[in-house]
Amino acid sequence: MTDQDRKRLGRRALLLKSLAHPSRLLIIEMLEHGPRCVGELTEAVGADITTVSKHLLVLKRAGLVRDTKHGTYSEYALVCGCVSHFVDCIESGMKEEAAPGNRSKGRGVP
Amino acid sequence: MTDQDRKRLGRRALLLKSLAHPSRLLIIEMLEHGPRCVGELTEAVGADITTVSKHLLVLKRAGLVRDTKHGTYSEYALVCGCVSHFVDCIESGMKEEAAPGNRSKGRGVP
DNA sequence: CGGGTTGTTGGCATAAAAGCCAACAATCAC
DNA sequence: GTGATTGTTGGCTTTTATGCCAACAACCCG
Repeated sequence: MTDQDRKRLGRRALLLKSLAHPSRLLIIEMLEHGPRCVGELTEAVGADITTVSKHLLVLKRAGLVRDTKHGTYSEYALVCGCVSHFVDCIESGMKEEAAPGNRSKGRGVP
Repeated sequence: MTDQDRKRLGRRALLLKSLAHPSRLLIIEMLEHGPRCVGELTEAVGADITTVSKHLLVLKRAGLVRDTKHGTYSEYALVCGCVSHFVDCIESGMKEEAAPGNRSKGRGVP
């Protein structure tokens, strides 16, 4: 494995980790319907606003959302509308039968 | 948010969490080329074999891989060949510009 | 049987994530 | 200005994840 591979895998793991929390997934789904302020998201998530604010920071650092200030309000929006789509794909993919290709490639044992 | 939503989001978070580790992503990528035994995966990951065995357990519990015993060897294979594909999608999606739809739906502030 | 190989499991130490409170900053409304 | 609203940040505790070692189980081979 090259050093570049290690970097690439690290980047992907970070991206996936930022999505891997129920509250953050809910936030993403809400933002798919349009921008929301922290208060609205907090009400939906049902946690402390400081907790939600930190979830939003995680998503921002991952490059998934962007924030804009409007007075005292912070408006958060998706950077790219395709995030939940891919999660849908992964999950629906899991319902399929085993990939046929994986049995025709020989055994994984010496 | 309904109780069913909570369940769905929890399930998805669990799935994403199981992918959100560099070593596990590497394992997934290797398995896309066909089944592998634990020893091969361990060599590629470059960690202790017990660590890799536990990573594989995480992936198995998430329903992403399946194992078959061949004598002393354990052969692991992807349950569905489409996993890395979606990770690719997410990452390439991030490189796009902001989703245009998210600015035409009004402001997220009251 | 006896020794070697291949994995798995339990246990433990360290590291990271999550969530709440308190305090603060920035803005608005009067 | 005063006070209220909206978020963010620091700090702290609790929970969870990670990774190695030791021990074990299962199998193979001579």
